[in-house]
Amino acid sequence: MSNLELPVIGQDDPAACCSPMVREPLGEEAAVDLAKMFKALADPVRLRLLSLIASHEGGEACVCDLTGPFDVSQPTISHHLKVLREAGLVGSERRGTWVYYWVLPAALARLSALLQTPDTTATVPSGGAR
Amino acid sequence: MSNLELPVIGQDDPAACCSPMVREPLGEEAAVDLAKMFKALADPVRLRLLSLIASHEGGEACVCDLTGPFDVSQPTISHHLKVLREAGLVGSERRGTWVYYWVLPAALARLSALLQTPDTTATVPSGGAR
DNA sequence: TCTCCGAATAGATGACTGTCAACATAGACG
DNA sequence: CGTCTATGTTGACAGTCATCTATTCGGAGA
Repeated sequence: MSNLELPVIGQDDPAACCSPMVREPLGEEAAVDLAKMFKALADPVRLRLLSLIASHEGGEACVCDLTGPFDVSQPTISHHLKVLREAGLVGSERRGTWVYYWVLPAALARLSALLQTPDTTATVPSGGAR
Repeated sequence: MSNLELPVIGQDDPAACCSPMVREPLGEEAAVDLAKMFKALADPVRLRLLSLIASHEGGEACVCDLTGPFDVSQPTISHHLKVLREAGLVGSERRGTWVYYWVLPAALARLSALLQTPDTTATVPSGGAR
């Protein structure tokens, strides 16, 4: 019957989070949800923040470590961290004077799996350039 | 004449494009470049468009196949396709009356690799200790 | 308690984005 | 050649975003 094979992914199916988008069309709700996460990544400062946090010693970094490498003000960094946090990409905790941030690997893994192509490991951009 | 036909992305370091961001901090230029691609993905309509194209029979789809499932007008679809094309995520070609779009797997693979976490792939060779 | 410092919030502003209606263009078919 | 259909482009408008300055909050230490 109709509930057998849904042509869309999304909904409450746990597999919805991990199936590559090249396999089957994305559902509307899933697309809205995923777009929020990609939107959080769609800023150079946030991308660098995320990689700075992830690659920092111990897998976490305090804000004081993050404001230095950027040309923007501290409130702006704080704002970007809030965006990353609300997108579910990082976690944070206050420990005494400083606030520490760390990456939530599951969220990155979900997006990574979504973008995976069947021939990721076999395909090289050859001649396709037009 | 450019003998080297490698589509260089970002810097001259080939590893800059494919190394997971959790390994080492992203450079500023690479972050700007990558943010453009994520920005192209940061819209529900474009995400669904991409998955529709990728999962379509033959790996490509004409615009006439893409305007149906959405509530937005055809010019808006055309606009989103242009964004995806300029981000280097899809290619397009006119064949008679219709224009066909297809996904460029290398671009998706690049982003997928960037988001990969050590936990995601249990195939971390030896560099786990940090 | 008072003061200092790290971090978050509030409000404002300029820039960008998504969307549509209207128009332009490219090819097919009589 | 003329017309119809399928796409792309332009211009305009509303909404959102990134960034700043000024202020507030939370904890540490004298």
